[in-house]
Amino acid sequence: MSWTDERIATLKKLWEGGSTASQIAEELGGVSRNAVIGKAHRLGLKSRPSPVKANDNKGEKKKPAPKPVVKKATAPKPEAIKPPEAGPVSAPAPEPEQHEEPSRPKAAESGIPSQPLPNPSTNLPKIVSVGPGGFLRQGPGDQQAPIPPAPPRRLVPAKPSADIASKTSLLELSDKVCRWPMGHPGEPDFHFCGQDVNPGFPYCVEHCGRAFQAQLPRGARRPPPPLPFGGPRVR
DNA sequence: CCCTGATTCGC
DNA sequence: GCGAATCAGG
Repeated sequence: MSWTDERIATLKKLWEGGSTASQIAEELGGVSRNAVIGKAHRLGLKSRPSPVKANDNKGEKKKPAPKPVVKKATAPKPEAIKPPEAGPVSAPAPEPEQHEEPSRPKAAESGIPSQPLPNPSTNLPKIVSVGPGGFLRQGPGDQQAPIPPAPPRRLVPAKPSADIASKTSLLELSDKVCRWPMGHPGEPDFHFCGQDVNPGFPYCVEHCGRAFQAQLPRGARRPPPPLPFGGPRVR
């Protein structure tokens, strides 16, 4: 695969849109995560929260070691022979470690306190009783946070096994129905749009707009596609 | 372990 | 210019 203008545009869009390199690589197809990252850097667009970049030395510290990584089977790697140097006359005695904290009171910090502290404000019992089915009844004013917030970082098969009987399958394609693919090939619910085609085109009116917009002049492109589009493939 | 992005360097 | 290999933090 080569980096065509289209693919580069997609890369930029997704990269700046916050997609991970892996997701972009899958969306583009035919390229690895490394390829995406490498290309992104070559394009100048870098940055973005990197797990290994949080280092920000304010006052000069350490890290003057550039690290001359030389892997590959290029050099036979002579492996320097360590001269015996000075004999074992007087080995520098290891600094005796000073244990600043020889002992630590663990009673108050570990596990369940033997005696519940009578906290006036949060002393309400959390579990009033156990209802049928095993669910825990809660007292008023002790409701838990409604919904677990965090949305999944990676998109998952979202559609377990919906009824695809009504979806347009590959065998049902004809000159009269929109051939726009919905989802990704290989996924259980992969199907085609199936709407009436825009006469003269293989797609319906709506998807003609999607299918041919990429052909518009550079400046005239519209950026509508509501990401995450169909979502990355999940394998 | 998994994930992430950054970097290097042979091609 | 490309990207696998590698590094390194979360």
